[in-house]
Amino acid sequence: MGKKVTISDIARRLDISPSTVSRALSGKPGVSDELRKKILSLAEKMDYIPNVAAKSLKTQKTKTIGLIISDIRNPFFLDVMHGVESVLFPRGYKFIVCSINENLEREAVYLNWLMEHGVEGILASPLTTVSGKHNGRLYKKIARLGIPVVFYDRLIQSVENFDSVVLDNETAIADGAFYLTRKGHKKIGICLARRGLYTIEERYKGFKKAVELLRIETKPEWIIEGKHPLDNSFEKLRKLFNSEERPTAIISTNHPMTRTILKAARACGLKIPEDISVLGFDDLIENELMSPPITTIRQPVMEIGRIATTLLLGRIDGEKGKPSSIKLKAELIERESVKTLMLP
Amino acid sequence: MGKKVTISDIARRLDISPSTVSRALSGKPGVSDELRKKILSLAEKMDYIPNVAAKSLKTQKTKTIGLIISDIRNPFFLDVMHGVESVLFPRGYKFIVCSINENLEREAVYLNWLMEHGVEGILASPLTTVSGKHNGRLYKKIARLGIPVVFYDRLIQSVENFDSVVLDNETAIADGAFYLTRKGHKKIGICLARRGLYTIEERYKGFKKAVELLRIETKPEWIIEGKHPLDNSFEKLRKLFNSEERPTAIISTNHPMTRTILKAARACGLKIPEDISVLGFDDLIENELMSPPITTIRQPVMEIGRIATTLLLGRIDGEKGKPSSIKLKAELIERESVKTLMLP
DNA sequence: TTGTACGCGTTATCAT
DNA sequence: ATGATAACGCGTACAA
Repeated sequence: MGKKVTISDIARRLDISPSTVSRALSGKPGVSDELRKKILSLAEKMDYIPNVAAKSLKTQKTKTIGLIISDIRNPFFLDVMHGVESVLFPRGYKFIVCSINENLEREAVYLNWLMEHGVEGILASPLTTVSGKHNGRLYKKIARLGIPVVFYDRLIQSVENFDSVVLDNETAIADGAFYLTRKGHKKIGICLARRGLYTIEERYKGFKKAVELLRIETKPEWIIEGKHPLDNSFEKLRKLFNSEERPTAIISTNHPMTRTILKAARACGLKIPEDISVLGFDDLIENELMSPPITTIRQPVMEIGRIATTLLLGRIDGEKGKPSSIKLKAELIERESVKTLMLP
Repeated sequence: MGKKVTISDIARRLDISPSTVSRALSGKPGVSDELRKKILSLAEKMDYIPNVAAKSLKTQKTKTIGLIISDIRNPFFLDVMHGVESVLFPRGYKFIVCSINENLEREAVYLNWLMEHGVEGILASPLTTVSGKHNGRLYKKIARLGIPVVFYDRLIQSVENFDSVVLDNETAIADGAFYLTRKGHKKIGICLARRGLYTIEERYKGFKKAVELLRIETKPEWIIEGKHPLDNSFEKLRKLFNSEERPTAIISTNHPMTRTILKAARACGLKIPEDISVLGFDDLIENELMSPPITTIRQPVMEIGRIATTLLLGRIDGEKGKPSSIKLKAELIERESVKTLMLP
């Protein structure tokens, strides 16, 4: 278990001062080319490994950011991480993944850890509970400390002055409803993955607007809510699917919810799209491979990750402009899970 | 942008020495209860945030580990991360995600970053290329420096004395082949996601053994290889599926490959399982939702993550015993993508 | 119980 | 171009 080589070790071996070695290693001017070469090659040979802790104690730079995600089991975040990484890696930045599991306390714990760790910035998809609670104060504190925060996917309504990159959720769902009506559907339900969340509430807004605008029928029983997509919303869906008064089409609001809808339909022996049309939300490759392939609202997930990260690195680099609020458009991928009831 | 509060700031306000504050804050003995309380509450009020960089410069502890994964787009890693996190979080550890995208250089870059960063340990699923190249020397160097490494999912054959947690890959595939023969299949093909990888080579071994043992027919054309599951293996599969001489069943070796098989079958108009039986590998929830639901070899992915992490934390805590080589069993989930050709 | 003094590895400032 | 020195924030051996 060899001790780690330090700058001073190198300096000693070359009988020069540590500061010269430091300058040479970090590519700063003030060292003759000849000496620099000698230092670099010796460092290489001695297996010198810079010590980020020491460096960051001095420079406040850790080349690390924090990534707050809501639930690591949601495949949504694979694409987010992919986007994040694609801009981080070339810049030499790493990221710490924090899955808060839709739990305010965990979010707070992680945020504190990230501060202690000295991350240079935070990418967050913050939680808002049904009762409207959130960690807004903590986020503000972080910002006050000079650590840039960019919200992606979700944001906290009452917490302003933060950069954000989110989907145009209202339009996404409203467009979905329009699509369904063009296909002849007049009785449409929706499954709200989890009340309180920014995304879900926005999507719900979009749904209500569309319903009103299109003068479509909907009923309270057709609005399925569920804290955890996998427990009670499944039962509610079964009940709905088994009732006489079920809608002809149902809209999902995220991928786990789409799964639940498909499971419930199967459990009730309903054929898609013959017995019920399903409009998914989010797009896994599997959507294409199902029978029938699932028509779905696709978010530009990687883009969200990429743009949020770019914004964050900008702030880290010292950009001072006022916060950007970026909204991206969703895309409706038409496949075969929606039946055409009647041509327009 | 308020400057960060330090231990000395607190000490000054209370007119005591920084060391006392340090002791109080880190719960060490040697401070009167009364004073400790005062310190703690003031620290709270002043928004004191410990500085991990400074602390770790002294203690060598960063409460952070590195997680090397092969490709962040593979849903396999959602479960791995979930398992990892479930044991890390309660212990106050964070992790840095490094997706090497099946690229040796990226792996090396990340490993160096992790060393510089001062991670206390590394969880790695290392790459081995078709030509047998790998970063074994680098891993050994890391171990020599006293940073524990645990291999999970994959390992490097020639690099011994490392803890590892992998699947019993040979048995997994062999059992799959047995299952297929019990279902009456005598012509079986396999899709090797990427030659060189420990997992894939082991799975291939299991296949070859089973073929020999069972005296089953197989042909070189039935062994599909592909570097990237999504490019040429798709074409090869199409060709195979369109030929007269196709096998009656095909075995996948990871989830992305299963996707490709399903796509190719669809593109060729083959019905599963009527025209071709498919035995998947790995198990997404979606496998259950497909039509037909996919029969598959399921790895205990979360368990792999959990056990590997437990091992790693053990090493970090100083456990000195000789390396554990843990092999977990796969489970065959029978659904409906395999046709019964003939009852035994 | 509390305080003093030093060092962890690095960089920045100032001097040479 | 190079070197000496201080400082980053914290923990700890030792002294009081």
